[in-house]
Amino acid sequence: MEKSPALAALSALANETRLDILRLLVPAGARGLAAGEIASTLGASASRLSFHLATMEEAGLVRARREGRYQRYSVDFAQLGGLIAYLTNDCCRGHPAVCACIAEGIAGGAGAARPAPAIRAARQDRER
Amino acid sequence: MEKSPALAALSALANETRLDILRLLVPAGARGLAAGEIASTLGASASRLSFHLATMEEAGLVRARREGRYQRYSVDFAQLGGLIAYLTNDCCRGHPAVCACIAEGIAGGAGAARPAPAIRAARQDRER
DNA sequence: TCCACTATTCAAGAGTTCTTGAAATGAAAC
DNA sequence: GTTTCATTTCAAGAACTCTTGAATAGTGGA
Repeated sequence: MEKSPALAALSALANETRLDILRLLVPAGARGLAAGEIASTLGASASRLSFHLATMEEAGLVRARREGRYQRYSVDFAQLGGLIAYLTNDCCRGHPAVCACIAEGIAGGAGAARPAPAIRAARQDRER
Repeated sequence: MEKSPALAALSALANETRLDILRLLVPAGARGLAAGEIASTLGASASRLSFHLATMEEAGLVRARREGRYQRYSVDFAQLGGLIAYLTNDCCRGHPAVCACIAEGIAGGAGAARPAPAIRAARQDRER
């Protein structure tokens, strides 16, 4: 990822409502959620949600797709992964301390029920 | 990392000048750089730099330490790693697609000369 | 066709962030 | 002690972001 889209993605995430939207959309996977479902879950007005979803779509973090009278939004996982890769790699140049912290956080087990391959490998490496 | 410091860190990174500061400070490691060095490298005024460095320090991304008449700033790698771990793990719940993208970016070799253990492990996992 | 439903756009206003240059602070050198 | 250098603080203004509510635009069902 280049600097400018990374900056757009960071700006898009630097907002509580939008971070909440992301956290809601991630478990919804490729199917995503309708704008209205997101709005009611977060207790936000339709126009407010629309504003934030447009910001996230502009930044490439989510995609919209019409399904009947619903507009479904889903996370663009490639873009999200690209942002994290940019931070880890291009920005922090794979600094050992940063990578150790990532592995640490993963081993702490805050989130994933079934960690992805890269995560499992990192954990094994740490425990060796 | 909790949501609120993560949000502060994301806001701190969501600005071109501050992203430039980070990219400058990362290779400088623990020693860091004096405020004036950063300012002259980026071609920004002292007061402007001071504003952005204060924002980053507030967010926990950098630390300041006086050395004679110079104020040296260095990256808090633990905090930075914590942010990336938050995004990867707590926020994206270790989603396979996201992790694959991170590994992809790393394998592309944009940055690190000597990848950290977690990174090496991820790469090996991918190539298996 | 008309109505109900879902979502976006628009304009106004409040709030926040960023930049600028001048003044103040802090630390070393003379 | 005065001067010089490095940095921060302050106040003002410009620019941007966010929220609100009303108006508009699509879509499907009666």
